Amino acid sequence: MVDRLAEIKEVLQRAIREAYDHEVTLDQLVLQETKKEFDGDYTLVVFPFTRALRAKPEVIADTIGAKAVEIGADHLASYNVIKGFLNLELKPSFWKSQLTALNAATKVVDDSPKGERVLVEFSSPNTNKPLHLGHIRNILLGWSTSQILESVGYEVVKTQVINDRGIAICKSMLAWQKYGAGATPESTGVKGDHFVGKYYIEFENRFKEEYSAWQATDAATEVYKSGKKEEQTKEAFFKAYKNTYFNEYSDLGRKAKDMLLAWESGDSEVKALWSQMNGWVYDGFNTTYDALGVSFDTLYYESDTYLLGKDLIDQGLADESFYQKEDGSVWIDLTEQGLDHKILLRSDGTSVYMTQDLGTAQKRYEDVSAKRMIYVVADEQDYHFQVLFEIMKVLEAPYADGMYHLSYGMVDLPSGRMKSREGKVVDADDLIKEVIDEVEKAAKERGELEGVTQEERAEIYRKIGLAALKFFILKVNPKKRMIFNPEESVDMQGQTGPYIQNAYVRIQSVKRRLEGEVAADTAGYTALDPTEIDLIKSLMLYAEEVNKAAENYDPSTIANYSYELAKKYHKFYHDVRILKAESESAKAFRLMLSDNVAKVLEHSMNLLGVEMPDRM
RNA sequence: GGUUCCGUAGCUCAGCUGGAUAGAGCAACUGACUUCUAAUCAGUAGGUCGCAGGUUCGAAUCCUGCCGGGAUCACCA
Repeated sequence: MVDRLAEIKEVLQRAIREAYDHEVTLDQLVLQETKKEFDGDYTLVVFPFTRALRAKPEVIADTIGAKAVEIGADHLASYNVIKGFLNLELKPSFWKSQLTALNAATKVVDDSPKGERVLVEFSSPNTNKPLHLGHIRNILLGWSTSQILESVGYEVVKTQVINDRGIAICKSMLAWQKYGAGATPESTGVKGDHFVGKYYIEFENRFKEEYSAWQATDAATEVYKSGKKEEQTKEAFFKAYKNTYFNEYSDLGRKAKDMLLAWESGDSEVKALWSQMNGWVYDGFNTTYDALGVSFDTLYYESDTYLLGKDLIDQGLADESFYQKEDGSVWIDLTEQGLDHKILLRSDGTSVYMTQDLGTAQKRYEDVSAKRMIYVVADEQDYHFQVLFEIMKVLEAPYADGMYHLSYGMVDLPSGRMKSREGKVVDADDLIKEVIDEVEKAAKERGELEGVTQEERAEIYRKIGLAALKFFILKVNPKKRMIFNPEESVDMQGQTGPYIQNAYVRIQSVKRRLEGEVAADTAGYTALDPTEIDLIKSLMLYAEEVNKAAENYDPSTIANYSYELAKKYHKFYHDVRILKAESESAKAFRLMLSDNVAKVLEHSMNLLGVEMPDRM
């Protein structure tokens, strides 16, 4: 990565050498943008050098400043010192050379292949219900992180583990079998994942009825009397007892469990039903993924992976990384790592979640030979991944050090936590439709977009709506729990996706109106506007910003950068004329500047999965 | 209770590998469209950066303790 300020830093380095006979590395020279209440472009903080140079900060700053302006006269215009801060003002030639260099580059970010493969896992839904807002945050983070990594030269493999087996899908299957009367997504016109989700809810409701009825029986009263803790009300007792009831008394529970057992033993009828219902769900999921503009390179199904990992258990037992209890269960002692003892295999020899994840990691490594694996999973699983990664280190897996849990906070509604049981869930499909509808409504009120076909309009609304939604979610640092206000998510003013698109659209509009030849040369233009310098400063930062986002797996860095750049462009657009510039060279310069802003805006928004419209 | 994440303006968030008088947006109020798209721009108002110590020339940022909130600590996934 090129340090765009290297030239200036070298001048400062030389200045210190010549004035004080002292060597500093370029890294030691901290140049920051000068705060706007002071004069200058960049500021060198000289406090760190007071000890080595044995002088007061003001004196050092003054000495370095004078020397630097002398040495770097071609770019440095002047300097001023306030306390220990050396403010440097640069000449127009510097800014113009920077812009020219950026303009000449074929890529806004160096994406030359690193020769390293990274696997990113995200989404990974259960197949018993449709995707919701929580999945959206997951998907957008995973997709954006993948784009970012790709943009700096990694070969990214996007994947998900589809949790297609287990008791949950069996509940849907059973309910459909009992109450579905042969209905299908086609016959009802209901999207497949919603269709199957409906039967999951049907099951839960029927089970609730059954449970309530049972609570009135003598048998239930007996259970309550013998099992209750002191002072526990009947209501509280039965609330806590629900799982035990499901497992030990419930007729529906037994049938669902029987179905799971039948599935596990390979019963062909059950398997056929299972394939059919999951097929409906996948159709539904794919529609949602398409709507969000995301896709995957490979897929893993839990039904294929849930038995994996046992050979790793054997390996761990053989080299005594793990130990076996008398009952046959297998454990690992991670107390040395500050964690706990963790079970890896049940006493009956069956897998737990961890077993599966160990095996899946190994399989993926064999499949795609990625030494870095990123798991985009909510922060409720922090501990699980901490343990998983430690186990991999104990087993000395070659990819152990490259495993990373991109942990993100849950999404809350203004009314509190989303609760699927209470129906307080924001459905993904509904949300996507809503933001696009909202955009359409707003656009009609504004009455823009004349001379654009219906299809083109729909496409523009779609791009804007998704921009609003995606930006709203991605601008927040992943680690933070976020509050999702549906009303604010469709805002199109201020710090929003559409605001950024609007800056881009303005540039496209200017270009459309451009007539005749543009001067090839910008040499005659030297009285740069402050807004122009501001824009160039931002453009110079972009490549570094993307690399930072890639290192931290943090799309919010990009979102915030894009907003800043768009904001500066809007200001520039307001303050100066482009097509009616004061001179031909000024016009050429502004067009070049606009072009490069557009390039970076498009690139950066693309990293967030946001498409740019040409008009709006 | 142990571990861990979070706490910045009324609200939503930046800033956190230490630097100057802590920034945006929304909401409120005021102003700017015969001028390249006003989904814009400019202005007013809004803060004990959870609290208390410590390190430092300098702390929202690093360390410790406390307070508040979330998550997690299953032979569940």
